[in-house]
Amino acid sequence: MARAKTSAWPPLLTARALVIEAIEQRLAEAGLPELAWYDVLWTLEQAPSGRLRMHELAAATVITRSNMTRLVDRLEAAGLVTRARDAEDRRGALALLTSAGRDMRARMWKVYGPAIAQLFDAHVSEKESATLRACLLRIIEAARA
Amino acid sequence: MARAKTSAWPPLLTARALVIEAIEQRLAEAGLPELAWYDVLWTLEQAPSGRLRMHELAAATVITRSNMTRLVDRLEAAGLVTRARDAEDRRGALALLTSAGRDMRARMWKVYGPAIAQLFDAHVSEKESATLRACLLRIIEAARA
DNA sequence: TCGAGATGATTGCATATGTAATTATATGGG
DNA sequence: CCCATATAATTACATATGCAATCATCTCGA
Repeated sequence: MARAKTSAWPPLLTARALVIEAIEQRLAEAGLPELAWYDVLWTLEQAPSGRLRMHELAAATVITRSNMTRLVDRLEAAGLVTRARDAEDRRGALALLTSAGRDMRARMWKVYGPAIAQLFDAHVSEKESATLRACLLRIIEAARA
Repeated sequence: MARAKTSAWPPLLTARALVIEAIEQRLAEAGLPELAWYDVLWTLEQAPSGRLRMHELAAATVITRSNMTRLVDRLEAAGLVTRARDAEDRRGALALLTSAGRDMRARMWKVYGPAIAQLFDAHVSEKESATLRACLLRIIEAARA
């Protein structure tokens, strides 16, 4: 669909930037880590037994592998994650969530959840929200194919 | 609207990250600058006589002022933009688009435009696109209020 | 009109990122 | 079985970013 002047892409970029900015500010004010940490903690919490290979974690969060290495370094230093060698493939490293990591994710959600509700969802009806999700999931699927 | 499990926010983040990744790759392969440059060039091209104050440019593109200072440094070094003192307010600096800047924006659009069409708009109907835009513009308006 | 405080832009410093090596282990063809 | 090649993760280096000063100019009230 060529749609030069009416694509939703430019406002998507702007909306994301503004909402992220506001969310980061709230997290910082609450003395909590940045959003990227939440992403990793949440992704691990979703995974069976709270563990994932580094490359799976990187793919799931759309962060490059080398950045994930360094992000997990920081999370590990903060005690939120630990690393273990993978017994199956000894090249591989597993990142696994600690209970401090779980706690931190929950604490961050107390700020992040309401922020999403107020900054994003409040301006979208239930029906629109369903449409948005459906479109975005299609785009994700195509991009990953 | 509290919508914990069904918010469009998480897929928005993922979709944006994946699409940006693909776009940056195409720009790099074409030997073109990164997307952030496009944003600045386009914003200036929209502005009356292709010029904006640094803080206006920063606000429009949702980039911090200090980063805009340095981004314009690079654009200036590449000959795509020049700086001028503002006669009205001598604290202020104006960024203004050069004709090389206009050309570059056009060249980048040859890659960027089709990429948006293929990676984003192709997966959204006309009607959905209108809904997306409307929602996102509402979110932007609220965030800027 | 003068000085205190606000505002616009830049800069310094610590930290984070992208990209291209590098290291270690796995895998498949001869 | 062994070597060439692929893959997982990390690291090295250059570059970009966020945040807190800093510098210049403006504005407003005593």
